[in-house]
Amino acid sequence: MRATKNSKKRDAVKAFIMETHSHPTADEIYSHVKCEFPNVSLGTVYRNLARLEETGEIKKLSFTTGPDHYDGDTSDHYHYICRSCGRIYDMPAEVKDVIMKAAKAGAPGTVESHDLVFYGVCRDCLKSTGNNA
Amino acid sequence: MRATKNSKKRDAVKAFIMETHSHPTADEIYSHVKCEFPNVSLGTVYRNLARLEETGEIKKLSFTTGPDHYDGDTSDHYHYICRSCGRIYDMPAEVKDVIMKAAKAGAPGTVESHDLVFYGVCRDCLKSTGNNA
DNA sequence: GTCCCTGCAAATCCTTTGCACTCCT
DNA sequence: AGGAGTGCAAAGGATTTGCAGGGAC
Repeated sequence: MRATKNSKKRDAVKAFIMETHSHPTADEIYSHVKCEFPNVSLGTVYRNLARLEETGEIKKLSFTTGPDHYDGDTSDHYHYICRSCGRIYDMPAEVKDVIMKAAKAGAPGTVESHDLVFYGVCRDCLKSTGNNA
Repeated sequence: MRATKNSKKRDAVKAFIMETHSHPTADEIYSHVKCEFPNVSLGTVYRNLARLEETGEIKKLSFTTGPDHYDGDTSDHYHYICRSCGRIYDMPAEVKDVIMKAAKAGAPGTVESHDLVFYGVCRDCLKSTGNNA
């Protein structure tokens, strides 16, 4: 395992992901960290995100469209994506037990993790206009 | 809605996705269609994949790494990805009812669809070497 | 003939990487 | 000093797009 030195930039990246619940993209994280460290580079953000994901401190979320998002909440939970506004919401992990049981029955090998993603239109979007932007 | 004309290329793209169970990538589809139509272009494959997905004839699968895959089986089922060999397996949809019930309870809006993806190491890989390629 | 479909190549988007330099220990 | 961290910019992979020509109706 490679030695890890202190890094203000990495701390800033992690701090932002931890404090926000917005599941930011690399670019959003970059913009934010840039306020505190105007000379930070996007490459550094990506490198630190990769490192933080490796160590399990954050989770990377990939969807069918657009860039990856990052989540500082590594506890069991799922995600809901509004296909109108694109916002990502957290969903409780209630179904985890059932899913793992089903996995044991049907999986062609070991199951180490899984992702459950819901797609729909959130109440805010249904309420505000009734149409999809 | 735009009119749709007959297209040999699109038929070939669709036929291949329908007949294979390998969840091919755009590039794999391109390679295959190129056998029958040597002058087909990758852009055309992507355009036709997008069209077929729009009409619901096929499904696009995105994962945390690598290119998108396409699935001709649009029935309810989930996917298992071996993180050793990268193969994608189908998993039965047994848990769908539970998931939809949980979704109704916890979702911040309507739920129109969802994706459940499992990650692990398949038996083939566990068996053959015990290590990850 | 009209409009869709296609080939080609350039462009775009997102992400990774090489290299030289800086900072931490 | 020595190696990890960084900025910058170029490279990279995947996908999309503009445009002109070809094909279906």
